Amino acid sequence: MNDDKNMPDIEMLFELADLFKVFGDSTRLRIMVMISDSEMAVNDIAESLRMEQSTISHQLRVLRQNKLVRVRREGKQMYYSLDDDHVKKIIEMGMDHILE
Amino acid sequence: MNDDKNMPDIEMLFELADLFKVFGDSTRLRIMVMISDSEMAVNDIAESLRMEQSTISHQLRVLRQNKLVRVRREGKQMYYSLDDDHVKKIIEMGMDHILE
DNA sequence: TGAACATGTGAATATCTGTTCATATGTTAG
DNA sequence: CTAACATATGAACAGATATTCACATGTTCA
Repeated sequence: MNDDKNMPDIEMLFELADLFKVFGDSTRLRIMVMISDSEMAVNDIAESLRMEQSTISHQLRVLRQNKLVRVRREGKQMYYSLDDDHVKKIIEMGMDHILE
Repeated sequence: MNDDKNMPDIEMLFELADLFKVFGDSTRLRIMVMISDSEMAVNDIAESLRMEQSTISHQLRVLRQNKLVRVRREGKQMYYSLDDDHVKKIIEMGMDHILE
């Protein structure tokens, strides 16, 4: 009765799941929130979250690969910021659901 | 310089990550999309997705626990539907990001 | 160039998570 | 009550994933 017609391409749903997977980790989420107002360098993020620089770097890569953050080099430091207002909105939507 | 003040409670970010985690699985996402227009019984969902009834049932439990779906009993069958328009909106936001 | 600093990355590991199988629970019809 | 059906659930297993450690890469400055 109800098959896969009239609904988002199945491939797209896999992509979508992958996108949400990125949001589904608290470290990445904390990073995103942290850099949502102003860009930050890797070490500063690590210190703020009291986590290994390496951990942050790994997660920033994931965020980069998913085009959720922008990077800018300034001397030795890499400054990360949110790529998009979409990202903020997705997070806000999620908040709304929790706060209902 | 940048500490945890002025940003969402850290506890809330963990909750939020948990919420997105739920969206971050293609099976659950497919279920949600599938029941977004009209409620469906467990077996019908399983057949549509060509997956074990057990798998669907397990995932429906996750969706229930996160208050993303509603259930209604009719005889032997349990009819599931999306709980909220929030849910749809979160999915749409994600789509937007992918389609940009 | 070389030392000091900032970031990136591969390998290893421990934990988490989705699926399956087998079975339990719950409902209806006879 | 019993058989047949629909759904739920626990245990087990395989695959995915986050973190750490050790080190590589890249940049600045003296």
